[in-house]
Amino acid sequence: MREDRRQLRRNETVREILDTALEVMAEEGVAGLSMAETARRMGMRPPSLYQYFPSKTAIYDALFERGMRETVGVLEPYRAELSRDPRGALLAGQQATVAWAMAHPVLAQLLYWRPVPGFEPTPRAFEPAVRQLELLRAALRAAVHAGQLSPAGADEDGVALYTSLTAGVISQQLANEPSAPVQEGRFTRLTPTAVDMFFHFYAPEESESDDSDLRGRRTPAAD
Amino acid sequence: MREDRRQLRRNETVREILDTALEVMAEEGVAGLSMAETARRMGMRPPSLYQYFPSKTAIYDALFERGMRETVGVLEPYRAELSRDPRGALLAGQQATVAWAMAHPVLAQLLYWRPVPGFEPTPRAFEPAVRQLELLRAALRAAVHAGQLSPAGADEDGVALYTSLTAGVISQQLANEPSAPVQEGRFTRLTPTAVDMFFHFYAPEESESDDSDLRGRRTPAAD
DNA sequence: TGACTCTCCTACGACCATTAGGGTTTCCTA
DNA sequence: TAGGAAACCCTAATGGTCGTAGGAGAGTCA
Repeated sequence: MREDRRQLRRNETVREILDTALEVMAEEGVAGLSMAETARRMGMRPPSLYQYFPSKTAIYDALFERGMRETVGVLEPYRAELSRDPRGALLAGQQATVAWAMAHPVLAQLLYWRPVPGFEPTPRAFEPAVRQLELLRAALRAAVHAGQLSPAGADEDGVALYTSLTAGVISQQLANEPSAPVQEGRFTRLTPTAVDMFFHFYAPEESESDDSDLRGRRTPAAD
Repeated sequence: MREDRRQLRRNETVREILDTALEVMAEEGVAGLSMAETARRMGMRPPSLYQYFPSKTAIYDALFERGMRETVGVLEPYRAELSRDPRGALLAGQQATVAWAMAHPVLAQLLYWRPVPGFEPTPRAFEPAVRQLELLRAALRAAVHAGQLSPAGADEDGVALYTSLTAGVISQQLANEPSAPVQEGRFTRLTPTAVDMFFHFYAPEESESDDSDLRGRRTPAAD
């Protein structure tokens, strides 16, 4: 309990730096982050920031990790649902992910694009992304197990295709209509349709229950 | 024929500036373009560039327009095919687009992402994009007309979903595996699968010809 | 109280985009 | 062929950036 107080204060400052950096990026663009401006808003001189981060890249990395953690955290509530209705859980998770991305466009750009010249996330910052991918794979496998998806839907290609759908919807919305509400966005509102499309394509081989009315109005609790 | 010679030389220089800027961006990242570095590589002093472009943003805009023109031009060869086999033409066009994007990652990032803080394309630079969208819409309508696609596949949502597929595959590949060959890229190699998925989802209502073997090995001349 | 550490500072070097204004080359015209 | 204008490229300077070096003052411990 000796230097807890100092450490506490330090962590507090680190958090404040990241928050302020996010603010700056929200106004100036992701690649427009400025150490000087960040410091200025905190009532500091720019060099003082280097007590907390060795470089601007390190700030990007910390923000990347924070974004990854948040975006994985968003999926947490739907893990329970996985055992009962994997497809429903996947749709809910997808909508939550898209909604989070539109609510945090700066972090989303950092995660889904590669907008900053010198920056590539360190393995440490990337680790949550690996977990997220494993979570998705598990969810798809659960859907296979539940007879909602053909086995091919959970193999490497299926996973890649699913993530492409996610990235595509988010990318298009961010690039073309960044400030539209999720429900109204020309692309984000198609999230349930995209999930339908995926499940329709990877429908199980022999099935007499739900194979004919898939094109219709799915996604009951979507809007 | 008065100032043709001067004008010619001037256009030549403009082209050289854009080419050099592309080189710089390829090395330093899209947002890492530097007027000074560009000038240096041309054996010029930085201020001289302002004889040709009023600002760095103007260079981005010119490159955006060039990229748009190129990416639309890539589709030109497949317009003829549209009347015979719209679906085949769409697939071929999609593969050509993805291949172009991977061959020109810098321009692709400029088109599909929004990596440069102050920059948004002017309407003039954006005009080819409008034409491209109309071309896609026409192609999808042709597929509807040919009985390869349900009408819903060519309406606003269908078009948006299709572009999301394109953007998704390209984004994921650029962000995660930028230097992989198109045929091997974890995402780009799924281009035919993605098109299949789209057509499968928007399959025409009543059809006795090709509805059962869609999941199988489509895309004959793909790899 | 003395020593140590943490935090913030000023000063600096090297880069950047952009503007102002001057000299030289190139080309057209009289 | 000579004059003149336009095009082109330059130097110099402003005000911004990231990042380093090194010093001053405050908080914390023995």
